[in-house]
Amino acid sequence: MATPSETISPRRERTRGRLLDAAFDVFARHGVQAASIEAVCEAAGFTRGAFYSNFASKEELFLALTERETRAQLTALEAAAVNLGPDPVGADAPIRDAVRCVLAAVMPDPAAKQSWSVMALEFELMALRDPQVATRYSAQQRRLRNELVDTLDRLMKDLGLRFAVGSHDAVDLLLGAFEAGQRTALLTGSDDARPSTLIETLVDLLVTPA
Amino acid sequence: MATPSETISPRRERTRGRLLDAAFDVFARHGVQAASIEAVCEAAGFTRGAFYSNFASKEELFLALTERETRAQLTALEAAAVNLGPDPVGADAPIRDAVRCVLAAVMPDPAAKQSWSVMALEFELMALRDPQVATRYSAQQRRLRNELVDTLDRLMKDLGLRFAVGSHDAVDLLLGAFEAGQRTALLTGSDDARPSTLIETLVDLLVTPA
DNA sequence: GGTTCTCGATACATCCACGTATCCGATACA
DNA sequence: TGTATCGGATACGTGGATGTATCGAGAACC
Repeated sequence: MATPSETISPRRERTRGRLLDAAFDVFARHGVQAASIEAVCEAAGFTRGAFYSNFASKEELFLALTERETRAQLTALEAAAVNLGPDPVGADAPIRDAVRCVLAAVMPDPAAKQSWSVMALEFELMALRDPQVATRYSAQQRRLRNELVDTLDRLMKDLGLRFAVGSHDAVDLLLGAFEAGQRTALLTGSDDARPSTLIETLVDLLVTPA
Repeated sequence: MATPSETISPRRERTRGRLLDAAFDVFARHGVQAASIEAVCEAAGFTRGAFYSNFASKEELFLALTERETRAQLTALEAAAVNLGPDPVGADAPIRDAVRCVLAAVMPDPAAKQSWSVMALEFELMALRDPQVATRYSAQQRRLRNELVDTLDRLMKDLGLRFAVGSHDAVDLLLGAFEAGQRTALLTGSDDARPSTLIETLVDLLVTPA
């Protein structure tokens, strides 16, 4: 994938990485729109000159960041799927645990959880405003969602269960409930570790014996 | 409600109204963060002087706007409830129609639909960042949501149906699915009039005969 | 009809972020 | 070790948004 013969120097690679890390932090703290390029550079220990030598604009940075995050989520998802496949979790409420596990894979770090769900919101917003960004962004999202569908399908089959609705709809509903729950949790300030009971309610509705 | 003896001159009232209208427009078009106060004033046909004589900051404007909108949505909701109460819609798929009708009441204008769902996102974001805004904003949202719960409860009772889960959870799920569907619709560019089939799928899951 | 006060307009000073053009040190390569 | 290129730093000019202090017209009130 990506441009084949376009070799990137390791030095450049590192500074790009540090800039992305810093961007994640600063975006999470101050918001994507509100965050100045300067602030990102400062957090990364660089000057604006370095930034403009690596990215053309904040949009480019934004897309590179989501690219990296989506990629990380995809690999995390695959790893989780491998772990779940052969030997399902507890026998108690296997689906709940499994779903929770899969969701945790996509959104692992509880500290980053908050930052990420807020940033995801903002990313979506940027995409909603800029059609050019929208196409790239929604492609990324689609990939992630499809992967989720596949993983859950396989998981359900392994567990001898099935969704009451199409798996695409199921995933859409799950994601919607997940995000909604997380946001209201953030708003009300309740820092529950669990992704709200809403998901589990929905899972009970969605999952039926095969 | 509000400050009792603090009389507001009719003149002031009008300019405030025009500023709010303009803010709705400009916010929808350019985004809340991106929109400059100046732009709002220009759209309203005023100068910045007028603005600062009516609002202390953009946050104040924002809160006044959401206040007005939620109020409007609440009254629309009540009106819809009255219409639905005595004589349910079609006999075909009464719940679907009813739910769609209620949702349409909360989010009526198809043209404003897009603007509003984007703005709602952005509002939530502002609230997520500013704790002071969050308390006021989430109070508004809670009011609206509770009203929705009541309306749907009454509606279901009238139709001889019931939710498979608690009505609060049901409303949360419905709202989540609604927003998620709307946003993905916006992202993919499909300008469906219907609020996506996701809602109907969910309604079928949620609603059972009493 | 005159006086007062309200409210929006005008003008000003400030600040901050942006993007670019240029420079200089370090690294790679011979 | 000498040289050329790469990549980040420095410095500059610019534009736009903010908030405030002041002014003047017109409405309200007697």
